[in-house]
This record gives sequence, C-alpha cells and structure tokens, in this order.
Amino acid sequence: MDDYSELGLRERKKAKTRALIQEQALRLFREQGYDATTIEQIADVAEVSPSTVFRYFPSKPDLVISDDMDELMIEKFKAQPRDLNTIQALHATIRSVLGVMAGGELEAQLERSNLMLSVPEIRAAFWENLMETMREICNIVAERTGRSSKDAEILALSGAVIGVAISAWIASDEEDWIIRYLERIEIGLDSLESGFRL
Amino acid sequence: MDDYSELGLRERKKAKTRALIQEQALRLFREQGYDATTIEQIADVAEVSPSTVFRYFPSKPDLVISDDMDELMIEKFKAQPRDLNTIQALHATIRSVLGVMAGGELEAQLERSNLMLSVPEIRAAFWENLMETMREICNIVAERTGRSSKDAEILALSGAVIGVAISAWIASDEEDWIIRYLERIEIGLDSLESGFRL
Amino acid sequence: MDDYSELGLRERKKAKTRALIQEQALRLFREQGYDATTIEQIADVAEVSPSTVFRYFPSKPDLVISDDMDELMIEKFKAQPRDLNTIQALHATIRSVLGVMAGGELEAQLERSNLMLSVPEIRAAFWENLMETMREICNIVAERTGRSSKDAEILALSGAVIGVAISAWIASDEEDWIIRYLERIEIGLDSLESGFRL
Amino acid sequence: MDDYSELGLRERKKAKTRALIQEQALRLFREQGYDATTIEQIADVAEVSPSTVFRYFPSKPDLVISDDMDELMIEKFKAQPRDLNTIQALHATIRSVLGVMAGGELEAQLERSNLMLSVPEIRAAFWENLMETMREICNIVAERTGRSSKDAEILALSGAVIGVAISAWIASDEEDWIIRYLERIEIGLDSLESGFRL
DNA sequence: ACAACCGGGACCTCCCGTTTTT
DNA sequence: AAAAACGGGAGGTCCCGGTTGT
Repeated sequence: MDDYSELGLRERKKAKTRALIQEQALRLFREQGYDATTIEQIADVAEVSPSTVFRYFPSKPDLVISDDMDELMIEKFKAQPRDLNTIQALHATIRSVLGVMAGGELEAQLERSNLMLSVPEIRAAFWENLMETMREICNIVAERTGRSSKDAEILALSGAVIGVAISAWIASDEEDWIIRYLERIEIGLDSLESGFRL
Repeated sequence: MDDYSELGLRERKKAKTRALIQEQALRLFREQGYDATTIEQIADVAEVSPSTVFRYFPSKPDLVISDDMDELMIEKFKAQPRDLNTIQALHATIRSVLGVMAGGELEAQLERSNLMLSVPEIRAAFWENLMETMREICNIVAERTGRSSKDAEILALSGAVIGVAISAWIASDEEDWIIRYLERIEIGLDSLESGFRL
Repeated sequence: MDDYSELGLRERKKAKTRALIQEQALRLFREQGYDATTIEQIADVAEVSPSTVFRYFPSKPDLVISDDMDELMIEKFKAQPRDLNTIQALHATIRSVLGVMAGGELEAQLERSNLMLSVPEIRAAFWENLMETMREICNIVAERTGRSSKDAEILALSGAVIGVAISAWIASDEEDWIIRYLERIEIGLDSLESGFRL
Repeated sequence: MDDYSELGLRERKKAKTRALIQEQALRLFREQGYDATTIEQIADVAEVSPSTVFRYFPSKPDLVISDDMDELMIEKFKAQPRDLNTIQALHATIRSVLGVMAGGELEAQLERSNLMLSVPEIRAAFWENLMETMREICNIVAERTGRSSKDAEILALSGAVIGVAISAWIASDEEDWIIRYLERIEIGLDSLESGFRL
C-alpha cells in the first residue's frame, strides 16, 4: 500500500512521534528507573496522551528498543565466504563491522548496551535480543554448513559464541574496557576453535 | 547436608510452609498462567494468608526464581577432583547432580526454568541468576587452575558453558526434551573441550 | 477569576467531583476521626472508586491539606495594585477573599486547618504548606518591589506574615473565634506596618 | 542542690553523656532514617545501655526535639532588663546566647534543626517546638508589658518573631549561612521594630 | 477520532494484634 | 514471659480497558 521509499506525510509524522516517545521513554528509564517511570510521565514529556503511547507501544516493555548493530553483524556474517570455518568467519565479521563503524559509534552502542544491563527491568529485553541473535547465528551456520539448525553442535556453537560475548562484556569494568572487551572476544573465539585447555 | 531432625519445630515448619507455597504457586502458574494467577489464589490454595506469601517471597517473581538446584550444582562442582580438566569436572558434576535428584524433581526444576523464560517479567531475574552462576563458575575454575578470575580464557569458558546450556535449553521444545536437553549439553561440552569443527 | 460557565463540562465535573470527595472526607474525619476513616469509606460516600480518590488526592493527608484558599489568596495578592505597600495589599487581599467566600466556606476552611493541627500525621504536611506559601509571598513581594527574593527584609516580612497568621490561629479557641481570628490578623498586619511598640 | 555556676564532675559527665547520646542518635537518624533507627542501635553506638538512653530521653522523639538552646534563649530573654523594649530585649538575648556558646556549638544546634526539617517524620515535632517557643515568648512579653498573653499585638509579635526566624532559616542554603542567618534575624527584628517599608 | 477520565484490580508495604513456639 | 510467625487490613502505585466528553 505505502511506498516505503517515499513515505507520506502521515507516515513520517507517525514515525517521528514513535521515535520521540521511545527516545523520551529511554531517557526517563535511564534517569529514574524503569518502574519509577510511569506511562503518564512518558506521555507528558513526549507531549502526547497516555493513550497515544499505548497505541504505539502496546505495553510498557515494548518501549525498550532493539539494536541495529546486531543487524549489521548478521548481515556481515552472512556475507562471509564459505571457505572460512565458522569461527574464522566470526573473526572476519567483527573486524568488518569495526571497520565500518565511526569512532564514537562503537562506544555509543556499547554504552547503550551497558545502560540496558544497568537497568534491571530492561534486561529482559536485552535477553530477548541475545536469544534472537543466537537463533540467527544458528540459522546462518546451519545454512553455511548444510546441516540442520537443530544440530547439537551448531546449537552449542551459537550458544557458546553468545556466552563468550556476554562474559567478555560482564568482565569489562576497567580502563580501556573497549579494547579489552574486543581482546577477550578474540581470545574466546580462538578457544572455541581450538578447544579449552583448562 | 543439614539433618532435618536437628532443626527445631519452628524451622521445620517454616521450611515446609515455604516449600508448600512455592509448590502450589508453580502449579497454579503452570495450570492457568503466571499473570492470571494472583497472590491471593496462591495464598488460598496454600492455606496461608497473602501476607505470609509475601513474607517468604518478597515479590511474585521470587516464587519462580528461588532456587536450590544452582546451589547444589555449585557445591558438587567445587567438590570435583583437581586432576579432571574443567570440562570433565562439569560432566561429572552434572552426572552427580542428576544422581541425587528424585525422579520428578529434575523435571520440576526444568519446568521452573521454562516458566522463567516464558514470563517476560521474570526474565530479568533469570538473567541475574545466570550471571551469578557464570561468576561462580569463573571463580571456581580460577581457583582450580590457579589463574586469575579475570583471565580471558577462563572468562570465555564460563561464558561458553552458560551459553551452551542456554542454547540447549532454548532448542528444547520437542518430545523427550529432557533427554535431548541433557544430550545437547553433553555434546556441547565435548565441543568446548575439543574445539568446534564447523 | 474564571467564570465557571466558561469551563467545559469536563472541568466542571472534575471540580465538582474533587470538591465532593474532599467534603465527604472532611465530614467523615470530623464524625469518626481521621485514622478511623478509610479511603474506601470516603470513596463509597462520594460514590467514586478508591482509584479516583487517589487520583485527586495523592495521599490521605492531602484530603485535608489540599487547599484552594491558598491559591485564591495568592492570586488575589498578585492582582493588587502596585501603589499599595505590601501590608496594605495583604489587607486588601484578605478582604477580597472574604468577599468571594460563601458563608460557611470560611468556617469550613478554618475547620480544615484545625484538623491539620490536631492530627500529628498531617502536621508535617501542614508545615510544608506553610513554607510553600511563605515562599510564594516572598516571590510576589520581591516582584512587586523589584528586589531580590533573597532580600533580608522581604524574607523577614514573608516570615512575619506567616507567623502572625499562625499566632492568631493558635490563640483562637474561644467563642466567636473566626471573628477574633480575623481581628487578630488585622491588628498583626497593622503592627508589622507601623512597627511594634512593646 | 547543685551549684549551677560551678557544675560538679558528676553533672558535667551527665551533660556529656546526654550530648553524646543525642549526637549519635541524630547521626543515625540522618543516615538511615528516624523509623529505621532503634533505641538499641543508638545505645550501642553511644556505648551506653538502652536504659540509659531511656533515662535521658523519655521517648524516641525526645532525642530529636530536646533542645537546650531554646531553654537558654528563654532564660536569657527573661533576664533582660525591663527598660528595653521587646525587640531590643530579643537582640540582647541573641547576643547573650551567642556569647556563651562555644564555637562549634551553634553550628551543631543549627545542624540539628536542619535534620528536623529534612526528616519528614520529625517535622511535626519541630512544629510543636516552635509553637511552644512562641507561647513562651508570648508569656514573657505579656509579663514584661503587663498585658494579657491574649493581647493581639503580643500574639502578633510572638508569631512574627518566630516567622522571621523561620524565613531566615529557610533561606539559608548558601555559603556562610550561619552568619547570613544571624544577619537576617537582626535585620528582621529591626524591621519588626520600625515597621516594614515595602 | 481523539483524548481524558474513571473503575477495577493486582502488587506490595506496613502495622498491629493474636497465636504459637521456645 | 519473650520471641517469632501469622492474619488481617489499610495505604498507596500502577496498568489496562471501557466509557464519556470534545
């Protein structure tokens, strides 16, 4: 019905309103906590009525956004040549993604993730995100290797990759954490390839 | 560990009440859904007052989260002989825990986990739980190997183990899922030991 | 200031509901005591839901504290001509407010104040109220005189006015207390203008 | 029995203990709230027995309210020569009280007042205190002037003095607030004497 | 249509009086 | 008798869905 490449005025306005509401909601969540923020407050600062908030976001958790970095990762991962094994493809993906990201952008993305983790109530959404990413990895690897996406080894690999990322993340509270974070991921992926010797 | 007969009447009664409440709560959650179940209903079937429910479980999610299996796992893991490598120790731990659990108990525990994942409100707490377990694994492995708990490989291993468990879990929606779940974990752990060949 | 007929149906209804709730609440407080009266009772006699009571009055004490007389005073005070000095403007304000108040209304307001002082739980809020009023006076006077609201004399005046009102109030336990109360305020304000000769 | 001009060892020790208990109590109230602090905790940190706390301060609120500065003020005020007018007598009283107070003592007292205002639960007591002081001022002035303590002008003066003190207090959030506070009181009292010119 | 308003209900906390255990 | 656990109930917050006014 609508031509996406040229959205009408109404659609653009709706998108803008939606973005505004979400933006303000996240700000409030960050500033005063998820539970402490009421739909009404969000409606107030976004200058719409609570009903409108409810119309755009059927429930409160829906106000928490998903990540566009993940999409980029997925895309790059899909594009890796088939002669690399999975771990090597992941390595290449990370390098590739880092390559296209502006200096502060990575930091901003990570900062945002940090926010999600620091606000307990939003972690559920973060979890959702992770699981989705895991499934995606699973599917891509299945497709690359010609196996089923229910193959135990593929499942294990997908989970392990996510787990490595999480643990690297969780541990990163020191100086130079971005670099250390990336380092830890590299080391972790290598270990997944060669097997742990512990 | 503790001999129940050594505990006073009060303690025994408390433990019994607590177990009863959780048991009934989980039953109701299973039968009619988490959201559709009110604290009052739980109190009714457990034949206590709502206040008492709240006394034992500060919030509704706590009725699902409260967990003694994790503690058992940790304990058994700590007790593994040092000549096993980490993965082997984990294998042994799982077998050991499965050994001491009554028939339906494992199923009940896993059902609890299932409930956690299906109710968004509880996922945050589930996440918390996982992260805590990961840190524990990290510390134990660090202690076993004499390395720092910030060691990149140890972090990666801890994360990967958790990740494997999650992915095995997520994929388990078919018949015989308990068995398949355990199988997947075994295979996943083996892959972590030998390295992925994908 | 606003003509009721100019307000929409909605606004009129809201004002009416609000007034009704407070009125019934105060009646119940008077008849059976503050603590002995529950929000539910108030909601019942006012024929609204408890939620609605809380919508209009965020907490139980607010049923007593909430005050449109203060607002009216402030408004009238602001509207006084600039060629009057502050004390004269206050005099005029009082006369003006008394003019627009229905016969029993003043009495009701004062009874409200009485209730405030007799219920310990509410005194803290009463204090808050007073301080707020003092600040308002301070700001208005500052604006009238073109001085800073931190000006020592203005601060002193604001405090003294409140103090005079309080002392007049506290002393009023005899017959005809309303008249005596107003008399005392008049005399007090005069003394503030001319200086005390004691 | 006791010679006030030369307090014996026992009396000095008692005063010290009393001050210590109050000091610790106020610290705990500030740190963890009034209700959350038990008499026992206070006794512990003050290194006395709960009974001792109870002996010095008959009830919990008394730990906050008890105020020797007020008593001192009252006493000094009573002692002022009759040929001074009331305002002059108050000025003299303040100077006299400041004279006998040790350097940090004033600050401590004001700190206490601050606590009272910052902990909602205690504000009721603060109010009580103020009203009592007001009545005392009223009585003393009545006695000095030979008028009734219900005399409107005397009431007004008492209230105004308290009001001036409050407003000076409330405004004091900047640097050098103690000095500014005293300054504001001086200016306020002068205005009460000469009449406001605003 | 669009927002505001309202009712209802769940969650949760706190307090106090009663019962039970020690 | 002292302490702990329990029941009951009120206060207070929020969400969501249905109704009413604009």
